[in-house]
Amino acid sequence: MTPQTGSYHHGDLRASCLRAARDLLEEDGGAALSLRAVARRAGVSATAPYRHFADREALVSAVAAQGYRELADHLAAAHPAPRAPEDLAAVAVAYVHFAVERPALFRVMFAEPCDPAAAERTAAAAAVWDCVGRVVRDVFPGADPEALSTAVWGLVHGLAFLRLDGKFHADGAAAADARVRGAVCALLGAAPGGSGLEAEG
Amino acid sequence: MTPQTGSYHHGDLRASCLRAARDLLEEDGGAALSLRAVARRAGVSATAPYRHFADREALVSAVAAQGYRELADHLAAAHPAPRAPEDLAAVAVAYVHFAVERPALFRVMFAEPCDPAAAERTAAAAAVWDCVGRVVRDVFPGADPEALSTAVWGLVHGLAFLRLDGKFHADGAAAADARVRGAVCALLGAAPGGSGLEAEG
DNA sequence: ACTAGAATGTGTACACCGCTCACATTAAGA
DNA sequence: TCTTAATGTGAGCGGTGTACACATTCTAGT
Repeated sequence: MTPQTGSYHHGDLRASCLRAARDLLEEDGGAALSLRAVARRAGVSATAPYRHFADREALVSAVAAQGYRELADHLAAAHPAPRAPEDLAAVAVAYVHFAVERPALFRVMFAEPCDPAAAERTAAAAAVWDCVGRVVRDVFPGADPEALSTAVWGLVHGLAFLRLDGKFHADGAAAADARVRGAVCALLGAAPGGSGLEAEG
Repeated sequence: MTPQTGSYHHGDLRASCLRAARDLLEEDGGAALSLRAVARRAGVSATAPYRHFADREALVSAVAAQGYRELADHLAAAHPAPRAPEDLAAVAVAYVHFAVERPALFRVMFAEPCDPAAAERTAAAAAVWDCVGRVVRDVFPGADPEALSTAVWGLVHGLAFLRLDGKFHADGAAAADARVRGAVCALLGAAPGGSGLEAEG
């Protein structure tokens, strides 16, 4: 079942295509993610990937699904048992880190709405949602989990996008992290240095 | 200076291209935005647009810049003089509405980081940022404007993306708006029905 | 072991795309 | 009017998605 070099059959072309797609994505950006380039990199004819992916969109969806799973793992690893708002901020920083370290993958993941027909992709995306919901419930047991999860995910996701668009990494990575942490803490009422928000309540 | 039908010179091909691009975007989605399709729709040869746009990227940037300007206007029109957190929530709803009503344009606007070389685009994007900052300063005069603007824009932008990805429009548009309003109010301490957040402080 | 059929990979072909270049047409200014 | 710059045309190159016919190999059932 391992790849066999030199033989007519590849061994595990599907996995090789995904691997090639990931490499292309990080090396040359999202525009370089073509089925032909993937086939070339996998050392196979241009049409061979069609045996494993219905079309380009299916390949992209599979890559995105992989990204969703990795993101969920990444978030779960950020804090073993989040309880305080600071813990949630740590998870938020991890979310943004994920985006910054795999910008092209992150953009692919959110470039288009999840096609309900792509079951693997929608399931993986749902796992991320569950992960966020779990953290929010742990940190704010008394709150409406649905509403607060929406708000928190929205906040974190938006921060990641703004960061990716170069909106606030002027002062280096550490400062950007602090900015994310500060934004989360400010909006969630646990500002470390005081955000001024309290003065308004 | 108005378009002349039948003549060799078009009159105002640049504007026609932008118009055609906008139409294509909303009719057939972002994938349909090709220079050749734009040229066809403008009734002109495939290479004519190159006299007005250096490459496809330049055309896309021009469309995005237009989108940024319209978004800024849209936000400014949402509330004449925002003072209370509820006013800010209204602006947030307007932001999300903009995204939902022009999904393809919105995605084009944020599909890639602003190229600093695209002056028109970066300027238009900065105008949106200024608009958000102004609203935040008006509503929370005592807060650190930079940090809070980041947080608010991130929240609103993330909510728009989640909405675009079909994360919470199950119960219709009105319910989705309420969800946005609720998220903003919850995080900004003006929850209309009580979010449970206060119980945690 | 043999063989039929299912999987999987190859090659060709077509339409579309971005983009370059030489050329045609027109508008504007000296 | 004549020159020149601006603007649009057409052919053409390499790349891309994908359909189709064909080749090769794996797997079962005999």
